[in-house]
Amino acid sequence: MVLRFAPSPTGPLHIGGVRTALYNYLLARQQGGRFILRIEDTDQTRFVPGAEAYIIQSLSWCGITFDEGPHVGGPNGPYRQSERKDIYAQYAHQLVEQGWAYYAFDTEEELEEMRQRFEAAGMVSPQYNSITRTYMKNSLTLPLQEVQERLRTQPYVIRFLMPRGREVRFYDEIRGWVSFHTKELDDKVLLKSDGMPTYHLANVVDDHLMGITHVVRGEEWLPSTPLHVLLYEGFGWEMPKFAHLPLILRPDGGGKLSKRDGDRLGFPVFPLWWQDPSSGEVSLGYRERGFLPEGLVNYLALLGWHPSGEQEVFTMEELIAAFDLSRVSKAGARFDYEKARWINQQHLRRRSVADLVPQVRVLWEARELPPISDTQLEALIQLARERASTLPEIVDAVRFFYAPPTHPLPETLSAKLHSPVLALLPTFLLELEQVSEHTEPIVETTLKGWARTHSLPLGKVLLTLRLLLTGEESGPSLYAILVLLGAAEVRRRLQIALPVYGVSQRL
RNA sequence: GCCCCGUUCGUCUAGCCCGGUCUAGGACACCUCUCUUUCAAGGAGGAAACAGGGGUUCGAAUCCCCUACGGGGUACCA
Repeated sequence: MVLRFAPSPTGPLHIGGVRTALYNYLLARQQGGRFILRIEDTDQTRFVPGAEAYIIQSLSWCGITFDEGPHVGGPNGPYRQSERKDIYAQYAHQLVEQGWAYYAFDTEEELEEMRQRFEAAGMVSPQYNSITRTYMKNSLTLPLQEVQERLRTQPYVIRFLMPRGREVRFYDEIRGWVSFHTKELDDKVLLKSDGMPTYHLANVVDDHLMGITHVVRGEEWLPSTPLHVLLYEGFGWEMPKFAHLPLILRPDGGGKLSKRDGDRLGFPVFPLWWQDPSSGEVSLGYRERGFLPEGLVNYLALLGWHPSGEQEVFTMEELIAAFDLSRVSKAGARFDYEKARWINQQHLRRRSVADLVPQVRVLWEARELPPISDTQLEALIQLARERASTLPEIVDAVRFFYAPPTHPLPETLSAKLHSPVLALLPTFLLELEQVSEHTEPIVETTLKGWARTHSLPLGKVLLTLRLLLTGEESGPSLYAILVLLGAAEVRRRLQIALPVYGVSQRL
């Protein structure tokens, strides 16, 4: 089994592309096959510098690796279509010789004129086909001598000669039998006037030359598959199996997911950070938004595919074992960021705390928070992880640690302070400082004991203390907060806070 | 317009190929209760769908047809 992922380097790879690559990868690894990266850069006008490197880095971050490709080499190279130009020209001419294609000399203006003429005559979207081609300048209509003259002196394209009156049937591994009639198809350009092939030619030639056995690609290719089938026939090559994946749709409204939807709805559509080279505009990716690669991969795997059981959280290894093309859905799938977050949360919990330390540290330092030891960071992560779906949320959840509140608190919060607790708090501080060992159980016992001796309701005690220390009314366990802050810091914060609320007793 | 593909809870989907076991299952989100100092997390429960219409059949979410709706394609873009 040989599979490939064949993106075009016209910009950053978006998550739809990541999913296509993932499904191909899963299949290749499951079957012990090979996985090839091929860069389809045949449109020179749309080339975006950096896009190829971005694609490789993104997939690598996701854990998707290739056996062959421009970055790793291999026996079937080169892996950039722009470097294979001569190969395609040779095959295109072969098709002409065998009567499957022809030369066309029409200029852009002539093409446009033809379209307008036929539109005026009532055709909705005129194509270059068995009817219109007879009115155009090509090797089918021009005398042989003129054709040879033009071939020598002017630019030309090679068009596929769409046969008449045929039904093209092919089996799609996801959709079953699909058929098209050739009368609906046009004479697609195979070789452009700049000598580069179009997608259709390059794709078929490369898939054959590279020994691709399964073509797994997006549904947008379904309508051009009959052309590809005919090309295989023209060349006399064995066809690969085809599987067309459902598209990823926008969370609301209609159409497929686009970068704009992400910007508008507040979620990333790219795996990694990307800066548009022409506009300079920066887009954050899933990595920057604090997703774990296995979280993104797991969610994407589930968008359009469903395992036979009810398991939803998968590692890459498990996905490789469970994936099955026949269980891929036919209908487009709406993107759901909430579910992606949930899946990521599941993976966040499966990681060991020690594993997360370096990643959280990066965020910690990026926010220019005070220096912190690994041990302390581990304790904070332990505490925050349960209430976070992404990495940055871990840092957010321990604000109390690095961002002392400013007093007085906003009215809505200060109203919740309990005066009797306020007044007696200095005595608790003394008790806390007497504690032999600062661990959660001991601190908890101390605080509860203190509340009992002073007949203070525990709920009020905890809320008041939490508000004074953190400025928030909810968050991690207050006992854990007390331990992490340490008696000295608790004293410091209370010394600042208490006087503000009228407790003047010296501390 | 035309061609192709599709259509089960708000969303991702199971079930459909091989009609009865489907009073349609799971998950996210939502609601309620529970645990808890709080917020999460956890536990328990709830609300929520076979697009519509015709067939075929003793029986249809499952098979057939039509309609509607959605998506894709219709470039010297991929």
